[in-house]
Amino acid sequence: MHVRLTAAEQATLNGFEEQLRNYRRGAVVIPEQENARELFVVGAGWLHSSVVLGNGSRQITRFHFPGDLVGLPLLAFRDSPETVTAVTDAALYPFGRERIGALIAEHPRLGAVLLAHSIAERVTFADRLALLGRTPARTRVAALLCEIYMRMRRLGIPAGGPIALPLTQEDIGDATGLTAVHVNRMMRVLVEERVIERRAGTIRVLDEARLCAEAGFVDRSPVETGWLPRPR
Amino acid sequence: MHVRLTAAEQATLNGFEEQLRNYRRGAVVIPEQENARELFVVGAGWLHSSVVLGNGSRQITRFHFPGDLVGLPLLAFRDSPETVTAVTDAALYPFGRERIGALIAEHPRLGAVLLAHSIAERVTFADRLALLGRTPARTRVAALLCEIYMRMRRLGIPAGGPIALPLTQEDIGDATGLTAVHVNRMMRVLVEERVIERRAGTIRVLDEARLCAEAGFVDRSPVETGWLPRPR
DNA sequence: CGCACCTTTGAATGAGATCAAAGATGGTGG
DNA sequence: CCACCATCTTTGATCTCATTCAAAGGTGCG
Repeated sequence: MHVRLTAAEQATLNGFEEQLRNYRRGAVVIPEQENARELFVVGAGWLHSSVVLGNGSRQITRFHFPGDLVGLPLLAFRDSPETVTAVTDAALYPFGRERIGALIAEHPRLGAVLLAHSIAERVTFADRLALLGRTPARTRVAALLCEIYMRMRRLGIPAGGPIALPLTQEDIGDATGLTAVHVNRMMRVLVEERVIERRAGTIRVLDEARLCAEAGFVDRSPVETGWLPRPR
Repeated sequence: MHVRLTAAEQATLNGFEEQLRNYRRGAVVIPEQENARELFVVGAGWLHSSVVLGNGSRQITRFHFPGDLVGLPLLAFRDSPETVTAVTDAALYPFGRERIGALIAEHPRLGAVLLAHSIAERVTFADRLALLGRTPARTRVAALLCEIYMRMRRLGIPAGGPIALPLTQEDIGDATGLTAVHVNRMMRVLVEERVIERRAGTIRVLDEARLCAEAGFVDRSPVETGWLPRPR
C-alpha cells in the first residue's frame, strides 16, 4: 500500500498466496507454547491473537483481518508466545518461515518494509497499552469499536453502513480488560446516547466524530518510506 | 548476542557508535509528535518511552537500558508517536535513520535480525498488555520489578545484590497503570513479606523465586535464528 | 423444538482512586 | 558545611468505578 513495488518484488510476494486452508469459527490456528512451523496471510475472516495468564484469564492482544500477516512471533521464538484463533470461519494462506528469510535475502527492501510494518504494530500496541493503563471502561469500548470501524472502512465498507461484529461481549471484554457484564453496560450507554446502533451481530456507527472523540482516536500519519534502500 | 556476525557485519555495526551525546536526568531525547530525525543506541543510563493521553495522564510503555536501540518508531512514522525521556543522566550514540536503510541493503541478514528484534519487542508489549488488562496491582508492581531485575542481571549485576532503582513511585505508577499512592502500598506489602528490601533509591531482591512467581514471569526461550538468510 | 450460549439487568462487594496532610530526602546556593 | 526548598514518600479516610454474584430473557444451531 505504501510502496511502489518492482515486478520482481511483486512476483515474489504473490508466491506467498499459493494454497488456501480453511478454518472453522473458533478453531485454534496457532496454539500457545507449541512449536508452530507456519505463518499465514489472511485471505478471509476475522481472527485474534490472545495470551492466557496463570490465573486463567485471557487477554486478546489484537484482531486480524483479511490481508494481515499472522504468526510473525515465530520469527523470534521457537514456541509461539500467543494463541491465534479464528473468530469467524476463515481462509488462510500458509507458508514456512524460511521463506521470509529468502524474501529478505532476495529483496532487502521488502525486508525493510516488513521491519517498518512490525514497528508500526509495536506502536499500535503502545497505544493499546495506554488505553488499558490509563483510560476508563467507556473509552476502552469506544476505542475498540472505533478501531474495528476504521479498519472496515479501509477494507472498503461504506461509512455509516452496518458492519458485522462477530464478537461476543466476552471477547470485547478480553480485548479491553473488562468483564463481559461491564462491556454490556458500556455499549448500552453508547447506544442510548446515539453514538452507535446495534442489531443482531452488527453495529452501525451513527456519529463517527463522536465515537472517535470518545475513543481518543489518533490517525497515525502515513507510514514513512523515505529511508528505504533502493529496490534491487 | 544471538548470531555469530561476519567481520563485515561487525564493522558496519561498529559504525553506529561514533559520536556520543550526553543528556541530563529528565531531559527529553525525542519529543512526541515532532519530526525527529535520529535514532540512538544507548551507551549509558536509563530512559523510558511514554505516551501522553488527551486526559493528561501518561503511560510509560517501556524502559531502555545500555545497549538498547531507541527511536525505531521513526522508521514507520514521520512524527514520533512517543516521547523518549532520560530517567538518569545518559549518554547516547545518535545516527540518522537512512543508515538503517543502508545497513539492510548491505547486510540483509542484519535486517532480518533487526526484524526479529522488533518482533520480540512486540511480544513483550503483548505480555505487558495482559499485565495491565488482566492482573491486580500487586502483580503489576512485582512484574515491573522482576523485569528490571532480570534485565540488570543480564547486564552483569550479581544476583541478590542491591540494584539501583532511579524511578519515582509516580514513574512506576505510570508504567503499571496505577497511582503513585497505590504503588507505595503495594511495594510496602512486598517489603513486609520479605520479597524485596529497599534503601535510598536501591532495592535488593531477597526472594527471587517468590518475586518471579508473584509476577507470573515467563522466560521467553532464546531467540530463533534458524530462518535467517546466509550472511552476504 | 430444545439446549447451549449469549445478552441483559439488579444488588452487593471490593480493589484501587482520590483527597489531604505529615514525614523524608536530597540537591542547591549561600 | 549547612540551611532551605522542592520533590518524593508515607499514611489515613473516603469515595467510586468496575467486579462479582445471581437470575431472567434471547438467539440460533443441530
